[in-house]
Amino acid sequence: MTTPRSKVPNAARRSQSSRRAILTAAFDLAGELGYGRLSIEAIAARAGVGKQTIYRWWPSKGAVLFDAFLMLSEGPEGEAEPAALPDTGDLAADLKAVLRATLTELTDPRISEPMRALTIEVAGDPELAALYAERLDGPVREIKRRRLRVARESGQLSPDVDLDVAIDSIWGPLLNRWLLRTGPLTPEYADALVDTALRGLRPT
Amino acid sequence: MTTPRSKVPNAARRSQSSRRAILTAAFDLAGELGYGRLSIEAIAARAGVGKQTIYRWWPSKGAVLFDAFLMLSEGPEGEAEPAALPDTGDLAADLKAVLRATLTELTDPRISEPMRALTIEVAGDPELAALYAERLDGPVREIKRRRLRVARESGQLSPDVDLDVAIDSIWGPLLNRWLLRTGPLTPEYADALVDTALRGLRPT
Amino acid sequence: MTTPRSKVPNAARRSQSSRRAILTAAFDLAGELGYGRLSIEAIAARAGVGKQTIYRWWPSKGAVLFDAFLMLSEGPEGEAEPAALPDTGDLAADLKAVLRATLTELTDPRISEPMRALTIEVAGDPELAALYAERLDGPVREIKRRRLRVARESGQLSPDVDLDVAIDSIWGPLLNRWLLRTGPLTPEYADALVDTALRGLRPT
Amino acid sequence: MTTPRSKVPNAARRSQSSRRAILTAAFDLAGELGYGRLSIEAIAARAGVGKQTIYRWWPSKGAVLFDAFLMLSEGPEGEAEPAALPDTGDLAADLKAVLRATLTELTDPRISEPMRALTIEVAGDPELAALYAERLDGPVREIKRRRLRVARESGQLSPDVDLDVAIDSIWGPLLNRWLLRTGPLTPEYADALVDTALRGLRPT
DNA sequence: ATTTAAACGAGACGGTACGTCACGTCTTCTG
DNA sequence: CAGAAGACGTGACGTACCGTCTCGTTTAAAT
Repeated sequence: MTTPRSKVPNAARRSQSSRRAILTAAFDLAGELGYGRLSIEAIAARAGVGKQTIYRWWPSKGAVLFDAFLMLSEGPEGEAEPAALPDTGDLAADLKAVLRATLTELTDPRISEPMRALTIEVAGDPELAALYAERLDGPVREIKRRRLRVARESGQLSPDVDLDVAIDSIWGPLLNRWLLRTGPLTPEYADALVDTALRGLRPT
Repeated sequence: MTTPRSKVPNAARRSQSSRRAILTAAFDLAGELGYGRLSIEAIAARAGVGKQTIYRWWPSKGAVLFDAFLMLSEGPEGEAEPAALPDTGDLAADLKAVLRATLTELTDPRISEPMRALTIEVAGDPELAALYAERLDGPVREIKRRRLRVARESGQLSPDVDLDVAIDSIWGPLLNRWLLRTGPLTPEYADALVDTALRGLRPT
Repeated sequence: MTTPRSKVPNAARRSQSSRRAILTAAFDLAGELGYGRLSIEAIAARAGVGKQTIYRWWPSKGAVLFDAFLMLSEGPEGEAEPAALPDTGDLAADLKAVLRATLTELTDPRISEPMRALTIEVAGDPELAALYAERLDGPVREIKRRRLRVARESGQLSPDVDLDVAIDSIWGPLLNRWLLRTGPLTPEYADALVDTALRGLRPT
Repeated sequence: MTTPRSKVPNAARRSQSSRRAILTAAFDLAGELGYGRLSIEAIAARAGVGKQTIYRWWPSKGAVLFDAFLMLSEGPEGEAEPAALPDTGDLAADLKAVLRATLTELTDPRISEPMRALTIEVAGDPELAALYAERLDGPVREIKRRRLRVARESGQLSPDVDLDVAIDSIWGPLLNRWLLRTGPLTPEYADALVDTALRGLRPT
């Protein structure tokens, strides 16, 4: 049984080429112009699309950006994500590798600027934040949780560790320093964060 | 010898009453309207001030907000800051008290909304970020550093702890969760962060 | 074959109701406020229209006023103009009637103030002056020319009279006195101008 | 007995150098920028004068321009005006010479643009118009009147000619065509106006 | 010659209007 | 009927001037 709504566009007729053009344009423009100068008008123009086509399918500029990241995270061909953090048995080494990779992305403006734009939108829009928590942060966090749970079960982490506290302790400082530019993003910094956090989380 | 510049307004003639009215209006409006709806037009109207008076003295909306926080942090009467974190000898207890207090502020929209607005502006504007790092985050960070240095010297922290890494490890996760709303802000969360971080930072 | 331009708005989509509201508001406000206080902001507000809708279709405040007069001169229903000056055979009487009627208009602030505003704009803007000469003054002048040509052919005016000099000689003094308020506008003045000019233009 | 007023500045202390600088700047800027771009701000800057010095002594921008012309018409050294129109006994020739000279001025932008600016201000400001009629147009008109009165008394003009109607008939068309740019300003045009008007004014 | 009150230059101020940009809605036409 | 195109009402932007109002600083008359 379907629940018919008014004003809901028929998703079946949706143009996939327009959708992709919009998301690509949004991502690229965010990288080129930065958060402040990104406008729906510009996205529509770059994508060769009517503005209404954007407003029909997304509630806000941030939602477009959000979907652009979602598309990327699922891969251009719809393939699934890496699905898991590396697990060599050496938790510290694995996490350092992941954080250093993240740090590389956060240092490349082509990736970091769109990410910053999205982050700002999420920070300023509770509804988008909920979506973000569910669809973008959630899956990534689950992957991290999985890796840490393995480590906890193998005794590398204290059995009473709260996995979300653990995740925040490892990634939170990095994201905060990146977003607010309160310090340099060096590999050593990433390593130090991992070392500190893991020492705090391991069994006594 | 000073280097004279052109077009620099004469700060000696600046109206202090207008300045205060603008900063107060900016802070209050940020709290009432949220980041998205805060406009220079509205600040000028609320402050009973011409727009040019804002543009004469501040380069951006974020800079106004920044000064509003600066004014508050220096106290309305120009008095100095609290100057130091509590030091009862029990580092964990002291930090938990501080983080719980911060958490209370971050939970009160009258404080947290302007702070969110400022944070978003800082995140989107590198120049403002530099100012923020120097004038707002800097002094606060120095106070934190001071407390942690005492703890390090008294052997509560490992002697090779980098104080900035320590500060990020303690406060970073909290600020990140607050800004992106990726989880609830509870006293227990604050305590867990302090415990985890301190365990990671203490001598082996 | 038309030569396509960039940034030219699509006239086919133009809102006729907005156009009419703008022109009416401009004319009325010019009459109520006088030239000095007439602003595009006020016209837009009175017309219930966005400022951009004015800027999209008119290059200047004077051009709006100009179109307002054009609309009036063509009649609200698009009908053609009066088409001809009266011709009773008595040229002097006909011209005196016309000049007295003009004088009545120039004495009524509801008509004369918008006209003054338009005249000032025309005086200050060569581009607008060209438009004025072609579209407003031109047709009226042609009507006057027609009446005077008939008079010339019937021997009431000298055969070598330049019709434009004749028109200027009859109407020029009146418009100049009106615009600069250098003297009273009385029916006797109008009659004297006609008598003087016709005496100067009749065959010797 | 003097009538003391409040707020009336002491003219005795007035700086003549500032006055001259202001009037010169106003005239020159009107010639350089045209009516539309002339601002009191720019006059003050060009004259090296505080804005208040302008507002202290003149009620409006038009009044400054007015005084600039007054200063010029009285000569830089305070000498009186030419005082009289030429009188060779040949009225038509004299008037044609005068009108051709006027036409030369109206064709030179350095003179005509400030004159246009003043005329526009006069047209838009009844108070200034009264001042203009009394102090600028008045004396000039009296000179013209004088020349025409002589002609009337010598029988070159009809005894019942109204001198103001005569003046308007001769100069009005020229000024109107100049101000509204409704036709070319040629010497032939000036001659034709004089011929037509004088034919209309001579005894029957 | 010194005092002193004004006019002065400078320019910050509360405003108004400018002309532009982007918003989100809407309407029209095309594929 | 989704989409492209883009005009519309709205509102904020950042700028230019308005006319008023202090500020010191000349400067010329009255001491």
